[in-house]
Amino acid sequence: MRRAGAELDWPALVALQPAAGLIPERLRKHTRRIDAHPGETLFRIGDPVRCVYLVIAGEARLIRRDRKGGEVILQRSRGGFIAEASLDVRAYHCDGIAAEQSMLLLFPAGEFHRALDEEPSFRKAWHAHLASEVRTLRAQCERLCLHGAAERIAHYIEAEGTDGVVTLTQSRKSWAAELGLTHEALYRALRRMQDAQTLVVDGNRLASRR
Amino acid sequence: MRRAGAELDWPALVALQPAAGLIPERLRKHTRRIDAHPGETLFRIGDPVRCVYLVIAGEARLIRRDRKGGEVILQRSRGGFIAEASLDVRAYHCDGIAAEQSMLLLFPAGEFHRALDEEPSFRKAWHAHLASEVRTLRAQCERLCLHGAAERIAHYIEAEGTDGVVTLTQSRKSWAAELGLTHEALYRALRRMQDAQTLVVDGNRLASRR
DNA sequence: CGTACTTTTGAATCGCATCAAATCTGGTGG
DNA sequence: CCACCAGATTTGATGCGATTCAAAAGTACG
Repeated sequence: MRRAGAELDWPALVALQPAAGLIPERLRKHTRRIDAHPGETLFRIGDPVRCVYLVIAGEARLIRRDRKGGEVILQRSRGGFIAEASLDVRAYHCDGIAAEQSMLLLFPAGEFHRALDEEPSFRKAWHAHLASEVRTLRAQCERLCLHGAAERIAHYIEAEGTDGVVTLTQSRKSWAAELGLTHEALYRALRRMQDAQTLVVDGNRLASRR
Repeated sequence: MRRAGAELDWPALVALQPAAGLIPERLRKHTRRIDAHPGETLFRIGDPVRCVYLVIAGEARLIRRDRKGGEVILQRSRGGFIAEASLDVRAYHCDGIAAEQSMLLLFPAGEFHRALDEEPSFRKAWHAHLASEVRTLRAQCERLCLHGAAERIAHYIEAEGTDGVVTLTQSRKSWAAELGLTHEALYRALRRMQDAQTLVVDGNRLASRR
């Protein structure tokens, strides 16, 4: 399940996930690889933060459970870092799981900090990454403040898609959760929008009209 | 309205707003001060990003307007940076306004970047700040995904308060907007919670029971 | 004292959540 | 290949809670 950093094939990793290319040489030496099964727990809320995680393949999620057992997705990463905001705190504030069969790279937090200090280009990339995460989250808050399923769908296509077209990378059910809706409400809203000619659905491709 | 950086009284600024203490010497020379009226626009969506803003007193907000003229608050800052995530992009993705009479410091983006490169402690503080913003926003998304006004209120007190007690720094009306509710729904939920003994309200002090 | 805004309550409506169930889908093992 | 299963997708009926529209009372400020 875990392999030493020395034997990792970095060119192949970068091909799979461009973000791996940002990792500077000195940090590569300290990298471990993990292959996780669907549903496997990566870390739990309260665990001390020892590593930074980079998703190379598959999907990792940050989740939190409410008292009723309901599950809220706080972050969903298909390629790229996950739980980046935990780098500066002692313990995780949510659970991390692999949503499907996934490959991840682990960087020791201490070495990661050292690399940030010593590699300006890596630091800039990390800055940009954090800032982009902030913008994405703000857009999501804006979306969740909209009333009405159709408005949230339209906002999602606008924000996450290109030229009014978005390709879903998840099931509609989990998309519904991301939109703060039940899956039934999402299905019905999609149908209404198609009937009203304001949306064209082709598998996982959604195109907004007007 | 605007004063040169040379004549700024930094100890006084730091007393008003601790975050000002993070600003390294070399960046202080390039700082400008702005005093903004309630409702005054600081920057508009699409404007090129030339400065980083630090709120010393009063309140600044990032807002976006939907087609119906509705206003969504993306960020609310009473002391501390605002629009931090724009440092790495060319243009603002939302409007910035002063919500009340406010004092702000402006740092030229280029000098700010240089300071980040050259001052490790400043860089660490900035990192921590961005990461903290990410965690706050994730908590807000989690909150907005809750159904039911009472649940959002309880979550807010849990996340933003200490030991089940929070002091509001805004009107209930704008708090309602932050919670993704109409103000009527918020007022009614607050009353129901008081009637049910799950909440004690004392002016702007809200204490959650159980 | 008047104006603008927030706070508060009321009544009617609408949309989403909820519960239920049928169908479809992909994947597993016989 | 087919039977089977778990999960996603889809549709239906019902009730609740939030929105909406309306209006009164309270509050801050010039």
